Amino acid sequence: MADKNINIEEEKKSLNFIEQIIEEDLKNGLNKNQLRFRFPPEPNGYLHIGHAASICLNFGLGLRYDAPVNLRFDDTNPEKEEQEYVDAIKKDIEWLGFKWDKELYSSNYFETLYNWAIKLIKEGKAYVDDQTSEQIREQKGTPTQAGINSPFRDRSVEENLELFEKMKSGESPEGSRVLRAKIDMAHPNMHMRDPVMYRIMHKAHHRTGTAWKIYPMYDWTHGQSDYLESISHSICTLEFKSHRELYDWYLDEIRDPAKLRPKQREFARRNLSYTIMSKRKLLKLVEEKYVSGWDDPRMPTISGLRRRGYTPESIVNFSKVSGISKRDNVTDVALLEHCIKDDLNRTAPRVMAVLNPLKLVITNYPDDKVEIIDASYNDYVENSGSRKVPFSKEIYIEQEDFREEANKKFFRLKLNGEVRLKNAYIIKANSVVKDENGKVIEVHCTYDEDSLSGSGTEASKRKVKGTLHWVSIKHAINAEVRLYDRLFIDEAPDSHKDKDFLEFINPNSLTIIENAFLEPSLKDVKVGDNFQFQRLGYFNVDEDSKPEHLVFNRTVALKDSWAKKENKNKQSAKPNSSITDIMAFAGKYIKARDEDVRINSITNIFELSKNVSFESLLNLIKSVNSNKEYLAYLMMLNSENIKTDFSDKEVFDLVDNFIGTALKMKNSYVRFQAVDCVGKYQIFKENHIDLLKTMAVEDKNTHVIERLKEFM
RNA sequence: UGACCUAUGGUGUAAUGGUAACACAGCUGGUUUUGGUCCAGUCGUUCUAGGUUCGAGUCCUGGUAGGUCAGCCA
Repeated sequence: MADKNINIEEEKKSLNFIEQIIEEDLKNGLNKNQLRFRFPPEPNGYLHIGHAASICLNFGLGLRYDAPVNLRFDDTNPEKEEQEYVDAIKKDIEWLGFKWDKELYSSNYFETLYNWAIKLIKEGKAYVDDQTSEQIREQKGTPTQAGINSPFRDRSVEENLELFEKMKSGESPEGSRVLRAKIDMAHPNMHMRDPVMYRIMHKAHHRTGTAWKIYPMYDWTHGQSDYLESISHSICTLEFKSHRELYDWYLDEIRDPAKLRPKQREFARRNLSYTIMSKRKLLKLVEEKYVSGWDDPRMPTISGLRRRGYTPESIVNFSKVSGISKRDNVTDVALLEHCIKDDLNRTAPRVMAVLNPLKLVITNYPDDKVEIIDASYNDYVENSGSRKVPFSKEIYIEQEDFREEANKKFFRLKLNGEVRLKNAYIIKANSVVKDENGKVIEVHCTYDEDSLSGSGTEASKRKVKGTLHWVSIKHAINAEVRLYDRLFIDEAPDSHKDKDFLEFINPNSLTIIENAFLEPSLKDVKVGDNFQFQRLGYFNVDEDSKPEHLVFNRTVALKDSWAKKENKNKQSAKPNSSITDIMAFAGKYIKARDEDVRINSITNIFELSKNVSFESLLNLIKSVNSNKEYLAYLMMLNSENIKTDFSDKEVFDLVDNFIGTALKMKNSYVRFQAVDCVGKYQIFKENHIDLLKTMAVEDKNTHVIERLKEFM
């Protein structure tokens, strides 16, 4: 009984803030069958993992409340929109497993929108403006400054009607006029300063052809489309928050009060670490051939993830565990990777493949003998089936799995050491054959004949610490294997105001292994099939794959505690593990609101600087790119514990440039440390003297000003 | 010098005025014919200062930090 209560309690999952709004509306009299949602992509690019958040939210709401969800293409700009994208978007949504109620297009409503525009003109609430876009921009003012009225603002209704007709008929050239709503040029919300409703474009539209010479703007289209479709909740991302006032204004002008009034609500777009989400930037990666296409397995697009081997379930689950909110976020890509590993761990068959082969000869195994071993696809899942794996005298193992000498932490094969071959025998390494460079090219072993896996003998039950995967050389089949790493080396490549995201491209994001060796059971795989290559990772069959030339993508590697441990040992051999700690303290410093925490952080950083050489600091400065890094490196320069030497011109320029940028940073702690640095090393004063003088008067931060006064 | 939005572990989200919770990542151990999986343990003054209240992560005020807004893009 108690257990049951706990279960019920667990079922009662907490609501996200959108669901709370809906529950509130329901409580206030909205009928449940009035609920209706929409997903409104613009067909000018491919869907990415950020869109998946919106898709899962909207379609998830539809599922939760048993309400219809429309797929509406927001196609009001014929310049950038294409059928190719419409098709790709539909495919992605279907692949994710969602079903839309109606497939609709904003362009379906062009006629209605036009008639409503006429109505607004007749009511004196819209006017034709003959000015250029530059003139309109100048009159618009700024966020802190009111705009001024257009000289065409008070044209007569008749004149407006006549000119709008000329716009529509094609008589007015492109860009010569626009239709604007007459609201308020002094409105604090920029979107309310007489927004453009229609522009002239003599372009063919992918749906309406050349029927229209004028096209409505987003704001004049979106809310009206929601209204026409009786959408109850129109959910979009946060940057549209300030559009909401206009959304509501337009709605009030055209709506029948008896009908449902759609409600726009906004949530924060989802960012993923080590990648970008901007459609424009993704397009650039495609067009400039940094990747092979929108579906390159390194792309954060749905099609890229699909090709990489991600399952729809894993992506939907990722959206679920990520949740939604209204704050800026960068979700760790490790969470996405966890979701696909979690799914594939349960479903992917385990097989053996050797990527970097090392020949291993079992000297006491008969030359021509072949044993066919029945190997389970998954030792830990019942009824997962099995396949036949041939075993013979000569096999390949992974180069990494053998060392001539190693300490006892190395569980793999070493000379005179024993290891289990997965599903087969226990072997012992006796000798090696080397090439002229001294590289091991062959390992000679003996096997324990009684130790065959699953044979039930005492010998087969012996515990040996390591187990290796392998393939029989004469039975192996070849394949190309593509290993992917993150596309960017920075956690948030497009968050740096002064640096282009392309600077952070990872030059080693793709490694191709032309000739990997697979067990023969993989001969007849189909495109898209997922496998675990035992001990290596999850792989799927790429669409480039053909029966005579198999191609696999590594979806994600298995967690590798051994590699991690080894790397750590290597790192700690160097004194520079202090850098990691310094970065942590710098992070704390920025986040801290408490002076004690800050003092503590900076004391620690100064102390840790003792372990850092000036050379390694210079290397770090070369690739500085975040507030935290600027702060840390400046503090290290200021610490007295690093022996600096700026006599080399190149070194001077590097640091001078670094300080110059830091002085202009938005973060006041960074500026303060930069100023402090100039105070300490006065040789950097000269190049920035004008800036420093300005800062001494008008810097926002009083500490910065005070410090400047000490030496200026 | 504007308006609006946001602030909870390293990261992402819960807690709907009443014991700060879950997941990921990290770290320590254990199990293991995958150094995988699994299991156990571990990591926080809820940005800050006031106020309201028996009680505040939550409400109010000020501050601080970050974000959004000046396309005839969406």
